[in-house]
Amino acid sequence: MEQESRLAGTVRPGGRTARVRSAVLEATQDELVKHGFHGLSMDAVAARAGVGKTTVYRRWGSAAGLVTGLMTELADQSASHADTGTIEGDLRANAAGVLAALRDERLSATFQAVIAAATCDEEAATALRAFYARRIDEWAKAVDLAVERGELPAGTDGRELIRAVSAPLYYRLVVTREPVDETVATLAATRALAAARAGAFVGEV
Amino acid sequence: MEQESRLAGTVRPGGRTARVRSAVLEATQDELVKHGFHGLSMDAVAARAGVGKTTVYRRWGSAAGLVTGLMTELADQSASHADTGTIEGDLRANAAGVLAALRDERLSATFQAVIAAATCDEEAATALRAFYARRIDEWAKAVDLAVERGELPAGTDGRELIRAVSAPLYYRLVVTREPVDETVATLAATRALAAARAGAFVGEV
DNA sequence: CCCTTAATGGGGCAGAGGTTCCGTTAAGGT
DNA sequence: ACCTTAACGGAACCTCTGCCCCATTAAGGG
Repeated sequence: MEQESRLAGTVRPGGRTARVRSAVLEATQDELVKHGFHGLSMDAVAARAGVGKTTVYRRWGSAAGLVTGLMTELADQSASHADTGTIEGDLRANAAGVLAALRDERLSATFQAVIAAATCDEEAATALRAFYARRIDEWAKAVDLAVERGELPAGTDGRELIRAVSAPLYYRLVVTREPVDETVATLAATRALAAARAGAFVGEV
Repeated sequence: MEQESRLAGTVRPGGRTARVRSAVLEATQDELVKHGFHGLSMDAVAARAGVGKTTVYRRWGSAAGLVTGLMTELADQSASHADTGTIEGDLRANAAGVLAALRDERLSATFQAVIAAATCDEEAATALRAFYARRIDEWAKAVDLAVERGELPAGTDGRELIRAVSAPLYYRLVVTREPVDETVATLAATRALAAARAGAFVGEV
């Protein structure tokens, strides 16, 4: 009759519980930087966080659960879109933000871990989708404003344009594993914008 | 004095050895489709291939070694670029080829596994880089021909243009985990081409 | 300040997965 | 056809991860 006790950490989330949470997530990132997702063990995370491994298991369940937790946390911290006054400035700001994230070794390791986890864990995949859906929706607003200002053709698909700016950066990082630097970021923004001005992002579907 | 015995399978590669190799690689793909890279065990692969797990361990060494072997095999099978007569046709053919690969569940699982493996294994990362470097170089020739025909501005960076066509597809598959279909493929080619015609791929670096 | 109980942590067990040993099979040369 | 030995396969070994039991600690409400 009694419902299963809900997830640990939800009834008394203050003090110790909060400290354990941040210690574990920090430790997870450190381990990811060192060994990647494939080498992530609950044991090592618990030891590094100075926490009992029982606790890690109980609250996160698995390695995939840990990186899903990290991704969920990042989703809550995601910043709002830039508003530099021109769509070129905004897209460059977007590209620069992605670049900064991918160059930060802890963030980069986290993204790559979630990507790896998502290939075999549905919750991780859902967290990934949610993170990017939110981020893309947020930045698409900058495109909508540019359309209103008359900088871009009416009907330009903001979400697709934002995807087009990020895609080359992630493609290089994750797929071809080529270096990702300022030049790549700037060119990504420039090229996406050129296509948008040519009307290639009008006429969705 | 005697050099370490070189990798098993190189001295007598015919008959049994070749059969074992293909059985194991086939089994690896099957397992990847089912469980992803994180769930790939040498044990399960050996059992499915009908081979002793000692053999799998000796020849491939680890799960990362297995997927690296798969990627190397794919690199040797990569097809040459299309030549439809127009750059638009060639880029669409390229996008369609990528789409077909990403929609094939065994190929898709293999790519995603190598991507996951590359985050913590240098050999897998090298195999990935080699595969895409080869593929991109091959297809860049189609762009060079288009430039010669006068279809695209002189100085257009063929490798970058080819990357720009693939990037949105991989981005959706791997990063945002959104669906990848014919529309996405066609749009990727169209948009990259629009930017190229606007000269956004001229002036490398 | 005290009480209830959510949440943690140590210790320990079971089982999966990787590693090694050594006998058996068959590739490839003569 | 025969011989050498590369390569394979069965089975035991062993580490390490995942999971549970129960005593201990400290949130958070009164």
